[in-house]
Amino acid sequence: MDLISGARAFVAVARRQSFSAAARDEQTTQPVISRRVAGLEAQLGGALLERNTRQVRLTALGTALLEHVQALLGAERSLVDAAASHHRGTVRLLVPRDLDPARWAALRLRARGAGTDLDIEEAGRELRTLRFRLGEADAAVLPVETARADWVVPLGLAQVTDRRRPLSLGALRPTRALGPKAASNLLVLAEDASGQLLSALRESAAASGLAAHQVHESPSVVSALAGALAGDDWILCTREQASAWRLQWFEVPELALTRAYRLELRTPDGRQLFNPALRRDIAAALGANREEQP
Amino acid sequence: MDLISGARAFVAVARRQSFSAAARDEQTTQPVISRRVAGLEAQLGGALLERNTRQVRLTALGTALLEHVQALLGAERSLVDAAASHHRGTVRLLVPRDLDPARWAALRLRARGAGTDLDIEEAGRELRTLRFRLGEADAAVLPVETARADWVVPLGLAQVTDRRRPLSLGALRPTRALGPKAASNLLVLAEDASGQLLSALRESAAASGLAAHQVHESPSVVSALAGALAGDDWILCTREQASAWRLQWFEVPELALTRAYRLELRTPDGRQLFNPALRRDIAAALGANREEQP
DNA sequence: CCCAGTTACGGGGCTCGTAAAAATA
DNA sequence: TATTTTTACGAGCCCCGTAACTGGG
Repeated sequence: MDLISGARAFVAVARRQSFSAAARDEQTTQPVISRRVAGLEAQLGGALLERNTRQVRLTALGTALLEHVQALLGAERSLVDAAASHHRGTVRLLVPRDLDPARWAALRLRARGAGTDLDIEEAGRELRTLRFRLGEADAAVLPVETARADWVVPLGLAQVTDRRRPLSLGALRPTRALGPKAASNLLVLAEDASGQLLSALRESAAASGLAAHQVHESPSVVSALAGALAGDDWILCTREQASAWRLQWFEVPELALTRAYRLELRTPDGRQLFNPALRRDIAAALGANREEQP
Repeated sequence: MDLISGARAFVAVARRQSFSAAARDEQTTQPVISRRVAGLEAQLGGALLERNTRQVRLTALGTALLEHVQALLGAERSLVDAAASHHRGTVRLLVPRDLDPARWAALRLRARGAGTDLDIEEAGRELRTLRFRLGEADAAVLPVETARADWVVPLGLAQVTDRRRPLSLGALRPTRALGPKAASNLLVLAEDASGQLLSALRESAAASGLAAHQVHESPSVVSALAGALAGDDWILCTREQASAWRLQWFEVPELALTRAYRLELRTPDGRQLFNPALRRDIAAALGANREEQP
């Protein structure tokens, strides 16, 4: 019995809660699904599904193993995808979310001009690191400590405001007149919400007299923008992001926070593809002024 | 053609650089290996191996895909292992390295007394997190921020010394009499070598007048102990580790560094296994004084 | 010419789809 | 009883091992 066929059948049945529906999904007949699942169960030494004629449910073993089986199918998909992309000469690059798509499109165009199909995919910080490690991409722009960075992007605070003077953290202090409801929050985007940055930020905030709850992670750009467009909250972001979102951006010297990125490559032969011109495009997309000198 | 059979054959040939040797390893005949590799190559759309009658070498595609194929086999192994351990009622726990093995043995014994076979495996900080996420263990003692921690272990500095007075960082300042060669180094073990801790430590060290190069990561406990036993270097470690290694341990108030751990569980039904008694054993193994109150 | 990998070939096992049986609400 | 899964069964395919073939050093 083919383990992978069994795995596909099992996952399909678990998803649809039905052998018949799974058979339709898998383009085969229902007895085949039944036998494949039975074969997988035999190999794993126990029932994965509890079948009544009315409903199908996962057993304890099935619950425990479902994600392992999905991981196996993920590894298979990853292998086949890698082979296909190698065949097409495609290089898969993982980049941060919430940056200017046009910049990434420009990067893709320049790579195509150099004869390479660069497949750019946006992903969150954690997922980018994980997926690159799992081999689902050939290259990734990953957060690193400043010393190892290829690009360093300064962060500031952005809001819709008519303020002209420089901004300092103290200006976000809650005032009695406004009341606790109207306190300005300092919103950290998912891309920056690492423990290290958050703790550093909370420390600076506390030193400037801000309350602990004023600094918090924003679940999405949309929710963050809601507060910033209303003139209530301040978003921690780059100058380019603020500009794209039509916000005023202020450097805050007390913060001195940055995003530090490095281009990580799976194989060393990607070095020739990512030449200085492409790296400048990446810098532009990230909002970095210049490339770091290693 | 079975993808996994092909994968096993390919990896075996790549390892042994020979179809015949791979056939012996895989307990089958050489033509079978040949066909399985050919089948995998057909599925992936290109040659993985370059065969001369004298030598076998990886092609570019083979090089690019080898680790993906190994990942696939790893996922299969992981699935089968998880099924087997579930069947035996085994719970697999990943714990930090370089702690007292006897403490972990005591934990294992207590779990066995409660009717559970607890399979304890030591692994480095990064690998522990990665392997737990990949589902290669049911539970893991992972580093987290202090606020979420189940256990917090204070760190101090240890060395062979006859010093009786309290230690301060300034005592490690290089003196002209000793010369640059004889400067005391502050060694950080792999378990603590996170960017966050290292940067905090370097900052404290600089504030006490230490040179930047005096703080560095130690590749292994053995190499760290060589310096500490000679009375030259100071190891950053817990009181229990210092005691096991026959070193004198000093709390350094200027540092206030800790290891903060949390027991992460794959399935919520592990909560009843890891009762307060087992958690106390884990605390003892980690060198924590007491369990944190969440 | 030798050695290692590939191809040929007959046998057997395994999986397939159709159809009938079984099981449960 | 009705619906869904399992089992039965013949057909065909695919994989296996043995043995002959091929090709490079």
